[in-house]
Amino acid sequence: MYASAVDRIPEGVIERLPAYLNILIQLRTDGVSTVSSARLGELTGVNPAQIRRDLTHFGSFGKRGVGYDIGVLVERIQHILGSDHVHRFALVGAGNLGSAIAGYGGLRQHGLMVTAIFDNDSRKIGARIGDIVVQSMDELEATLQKQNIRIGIVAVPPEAAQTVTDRLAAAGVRVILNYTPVIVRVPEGVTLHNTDPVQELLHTLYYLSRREGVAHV
Amino acid sequence: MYASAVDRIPEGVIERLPAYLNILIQLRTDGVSTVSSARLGELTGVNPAQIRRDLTHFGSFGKRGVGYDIGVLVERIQHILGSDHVHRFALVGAGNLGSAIAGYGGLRQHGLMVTAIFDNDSRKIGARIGDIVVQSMDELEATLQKQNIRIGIVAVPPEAAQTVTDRLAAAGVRVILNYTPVIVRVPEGVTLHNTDPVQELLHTLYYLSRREGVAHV
DNA sequence: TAGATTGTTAATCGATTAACAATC
DNA sequence: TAGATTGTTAATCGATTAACAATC
Repeated sequence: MYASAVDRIPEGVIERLPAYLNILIQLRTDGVSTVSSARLGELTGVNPAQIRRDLTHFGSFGKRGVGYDIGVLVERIQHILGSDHVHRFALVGAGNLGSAIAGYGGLRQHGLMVTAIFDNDSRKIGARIGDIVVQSMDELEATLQKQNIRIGIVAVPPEAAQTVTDRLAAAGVRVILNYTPVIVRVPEGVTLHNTDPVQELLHTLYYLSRREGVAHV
Repeated sequence: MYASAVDRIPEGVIERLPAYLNILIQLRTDGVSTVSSARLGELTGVNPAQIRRDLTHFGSFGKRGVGYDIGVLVERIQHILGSDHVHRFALVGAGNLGSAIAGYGGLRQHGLMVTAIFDNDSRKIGARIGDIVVQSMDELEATLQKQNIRIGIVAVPPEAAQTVTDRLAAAGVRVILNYTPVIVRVPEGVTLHNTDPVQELLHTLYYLSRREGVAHV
């Protein structure tokens, strides 16, 4: 089979690709040029057979007896994920969480750029976070359209989550990352990803009481 | 079978419990007293059969023909997760991300309390985040021991991640949440949970190019 | 060639879902 | 009693892993 004969790729595969990419980029920085699935498995904690199987969903990128050329594999994964070109995204909520996201180092490397930040707190509007000036919520639709933004991050207080989500979706955003604990609804055709830090914390508590050894979660 | 005949609980189950809890608490706040697996499934996006099956791992908490008493179920899940009592935790890194975590509203409700914050930036040491005074890294071991802290959150720059992790583990921390993109190693008996915001962003990019409809991730 | 490691098939494992008898 | 919904078993589905022939 040859590349991009993409059938139905399991969620799990897509979730692991960024982990591979992360390690591969590190290796490349260290000057390593080739890696075997065994070694990559060691570094990511993923079974080598699974790594090979994951990759075959998209083609065959390795050399038998040799391994994978890191440069090639990085490019391929970036292409699969779409991180081989720039993505602008909008951040709603300029609080601590929003600032943390906007200031995150690793973004650039993956072509991810916050190019618009919105807040409804007049003390924040006009301030800068990095290079970006915080705009009023009133400008959300216009700015998103002008910049043709497809990705939105919701980092607002819970009570505003659904409203903000609705506005982002209506303004043409296709992927929404929800950093609030609220279960928000999105229209058909919009991909929603929820990250609730508290829920993550909670679930790890379980391993505190029952100490069934190491659980790398 | 009766409660806590706990065999081997699948990861997935433990990950879904906080989601159930979240909704159940909301329902309770709204004054609802009973919920069926069907309704809970609607609200969480989880298959009702799965909810019932998940719960039977821990006992049988419902009434046939009626559903689940929300108060009872909340208590049971809190007990399973261990969020029925207070957990102190330590936060290393008092930047934006750290501040966001420490300031998170929903924590209290689940008995989660940041009681120690550390940073090595002298401009931050002595400052307050909420009620907590930021301490020097030098005090980490002593404070952790004094407070008997079991959970640590790593929200420092990548280059410090492994060192901080090592120190937390050595100081008796049993659960470590790593908010850096670095793959850190933990000793036997320590549970590690990684959350890399950038990796999450990356994996959602995939759904931007291929628009295979709605993927609630 | 001998050794290594992929790509891929087949076997295993586990998790999800459907179905339904038990029972409130 | 009739209706609803659980708890649980059995069927399905999919993902993980092992194994190995292909081949660098």
